[in-house]
Amino acid sequence: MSTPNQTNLKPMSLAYAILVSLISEPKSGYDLAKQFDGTVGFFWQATHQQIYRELTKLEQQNWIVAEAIAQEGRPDKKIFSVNDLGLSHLKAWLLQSSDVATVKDEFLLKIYAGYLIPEEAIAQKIKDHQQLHQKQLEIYEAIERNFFSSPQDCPKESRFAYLTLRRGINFEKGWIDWCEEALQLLANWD
Amino acid sequence: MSTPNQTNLKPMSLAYAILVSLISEPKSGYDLAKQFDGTVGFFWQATHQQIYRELTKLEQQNWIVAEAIAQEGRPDKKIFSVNDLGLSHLKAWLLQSSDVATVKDEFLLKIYAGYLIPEEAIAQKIKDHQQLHQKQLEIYEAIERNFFSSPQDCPKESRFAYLTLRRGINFEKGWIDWCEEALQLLANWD
DNA sequence: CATTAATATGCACTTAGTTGAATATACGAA
DNA sequence: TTCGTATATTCAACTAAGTGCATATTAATG
Repeated sequence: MSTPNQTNLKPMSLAYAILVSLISEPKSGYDLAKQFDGTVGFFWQATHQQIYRELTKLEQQNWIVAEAIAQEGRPDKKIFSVNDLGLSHLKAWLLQSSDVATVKDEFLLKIYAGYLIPEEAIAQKIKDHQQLHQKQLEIYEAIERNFFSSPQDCPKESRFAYLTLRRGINFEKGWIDWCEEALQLLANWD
Repeated sequence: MSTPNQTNLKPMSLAYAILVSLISEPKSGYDLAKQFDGTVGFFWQATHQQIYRELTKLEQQNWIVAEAIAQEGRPDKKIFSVNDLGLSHLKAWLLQSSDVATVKDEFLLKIYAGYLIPEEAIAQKIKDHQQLHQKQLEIYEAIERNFFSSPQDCPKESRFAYLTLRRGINFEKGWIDWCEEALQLLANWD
C-alpha cells in the first residue's frame, strides 16, 4: 500500500543550467547572472536572487566548491567550480531524455482572443512582435558572423554552442515569417 | 517612505488563459483541464489542481460565476462563465503589451553541453526530438485539414484560432528543419 | 561633491507548479 | 463481480520560481 520514497526524478533545471555554465568556466554568481542575459540566456533565464539561492544549495550538496577571491576595492568574489560529484550528476542528467519544452505564450493567448479587441490593435501587436524578433535575429546573426564564420574550425565545445545558436536563428526567422503571414491574413479579411 | 499598495501589474496569465477559454464557451474545471491538453494547450498548460484553485480565486473576485448542474449518474458539474467584470478585465489585459515569451528549454541546454557525452547519444536525442515534433506537426495539419479547409469562411473567433494554429505549424516545422540541419552538421564533424 | 553605474551578495515574501492523495458515480470489459 | 477507465471535484503538503527590497564598495560622471 505505502509507496516507498522514490528517487527524485524532478528536473531542477536551474541547477543544471548553472552546472553547464560553471563547467565551461568557473565563475561567480554575479558572472552567472550576466551570462543568463547572454548566450545561455537564449534557453535559460534566471534572476541573480534565484542564482545565489541555487548556488548555496549546490554548495551544500557538495556538487560545487567555492573559492573566495579578495578583490581590491570591490566586495569579495566567490568563484564556484563543479567538482567530480557535480560532474557525474550533470552527465547523468544529460543522458536522460527530455520532454518537449512546454510553451507558455501570453502573446499567442492574446491573438487567440483577438476577436474581443479592435483589429488594428491586433495588427499593431503583431507588428511590434515582429520587430522584437527581428532585433533578436540580428543579434544572433551578428554572433554568427563574429564567432562562427567557419564553424568547422571551432573547438568541440563551441560546436555545440553553434548548434543552439542556429536554433535561435531558426526560431526568430520562424516568428518573423509567421508575423508576415498573419498580417497578410488579417488584411485580406473583411 | 512606506510604499502604498500598488495596483497589481503582474500577468497572472493562468487566470487570463482560463477567462479566454470560458469566454468562448462556459465550461467546468474538468472541461478546462481537458482543453489545456488540446487547442489552447499549445500555448498554455495547467494541471487540474491549478485550474480548480484558480477558478476558486476568480469566483471569489467575482470575475466568473458558477452554475451547478445536477447530472444523471455523474457527480455535479459546476459550469463557470465570465461576467461583465471579468470581461472588462480580460479586455484590458488583451490591450496590454506582452513581452516575448521566455524560453526555458532543457533540450537545448543539453545540446549546449553535448561535448560532455558521446556524440551518438546526442544524435539519438536529436532524432527523438525530431520525431516528437513530426508527430505534433501531423496533429496540427490534421486540424487544419478538418476545420480550416477554407479559413475565409470561418466565423471571426475561429480566424484568430487559425492564426495560432498556423504558428503551431510554423513552430514544429522550424524544429524539424533544425534537427535535420543539426544532424548533418554533426555527421560532417570528425 | 553628490549622484549614478557597476560589482557583489543576501533575506523575506509571494506566486506558480507538483505530488499524492480522497471522494463519488457509472459504464464496459474480463 | 471486480477491475479499469472516464467523469468530476477537492484537500493538503511541498518544491520551485519569481519579485521586492536591502546592503556594501568603488569608479566614473556631472
